[in-house]
Amino acid sequence: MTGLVQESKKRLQAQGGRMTAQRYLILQTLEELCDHPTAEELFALIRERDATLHLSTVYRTLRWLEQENLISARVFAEDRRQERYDAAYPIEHHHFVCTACKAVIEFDSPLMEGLKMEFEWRYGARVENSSTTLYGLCAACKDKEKNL
Amino acid sequence: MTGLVQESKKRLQAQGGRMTAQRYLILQTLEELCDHPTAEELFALIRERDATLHLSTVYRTLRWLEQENLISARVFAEDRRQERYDAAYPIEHHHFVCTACKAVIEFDSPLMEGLKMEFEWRYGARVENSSTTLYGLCAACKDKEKNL
DNA sequence: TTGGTTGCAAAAACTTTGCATAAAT
DNA sequence: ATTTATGCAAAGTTTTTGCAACCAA
Repeated sequence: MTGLVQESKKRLQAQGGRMTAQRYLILQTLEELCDHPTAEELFALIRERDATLHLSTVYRTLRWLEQENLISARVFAEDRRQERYDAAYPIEHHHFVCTACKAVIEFDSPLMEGLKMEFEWRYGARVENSSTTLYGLCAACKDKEKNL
Repeated sequence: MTGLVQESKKRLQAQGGRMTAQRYLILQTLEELCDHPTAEELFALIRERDATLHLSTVYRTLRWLEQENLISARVFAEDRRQERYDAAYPIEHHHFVCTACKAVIEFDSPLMEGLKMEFEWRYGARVENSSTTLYGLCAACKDKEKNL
């Protein structure tokens, strides 16, 4: 898959949407960012380049992207209320959040597929999606703790 | 571990707290409920028995319980913003949410332990906690879909 | 030119907080 | 008698929406 900007352009075209300067900035920023920003964080970042951008536009774009399955939103236990957006493409992956430094590590594991299959088998259900978040101390913070 | 009411009573005693009628109702309802209610849902339910109860009291009690590790809160992707409270004791377990009928099934699997260990090993981290939610169709809704 | 988009302001949705009063110990 | 907890109202936080002006196609 190509970048977020390219893909969005294509889809906008297909559905009679428009590539505005604002959308472009949001998409670009999201694409560059190797992070899981909240809407506010994203907004603050882009604001430096376009002082007229409005927060509601950020939200609207984020929702559109989510609906298009180009990003996904999740709430980490840390920040109770704010959603964080996953710039990455929707190749299913999961997250580890360091409770000390707040770093987020993305990961995937075949065990997750196993988990889904096991559930389907045990409950006769169909699992279409999954989201797991691990919480703990990253390597660096774990070491720091040891040297107290 | 004993029930939520008993355990709470014990802890309140230990820390100079008080078992009020409101708390009692909330705890009892939470204990009986095999569900993952939102604060509002819980409130509505108890309201039938005590018309004077205030929503803020529900929130306060819920927060206290969470702090005491007697319940845990999570946001399912379904209802964007509301937290759902896990009446169950904090034996780690995970959730499946049916995207059709919204039923929630709790489950656990040794694979989750494996996942955590694998992550620790790969990243040198320490995993203390985890939360996974599976989304899909429960057996009943899967069947219903087939008969369309 | 036209219909999708934006900025703005206002509302909505959810949760928390300050304070006077009520109630548990 | 104390001191914690409650009800109430008001504020806080995060996200959504209606609408006139604007701008990409």
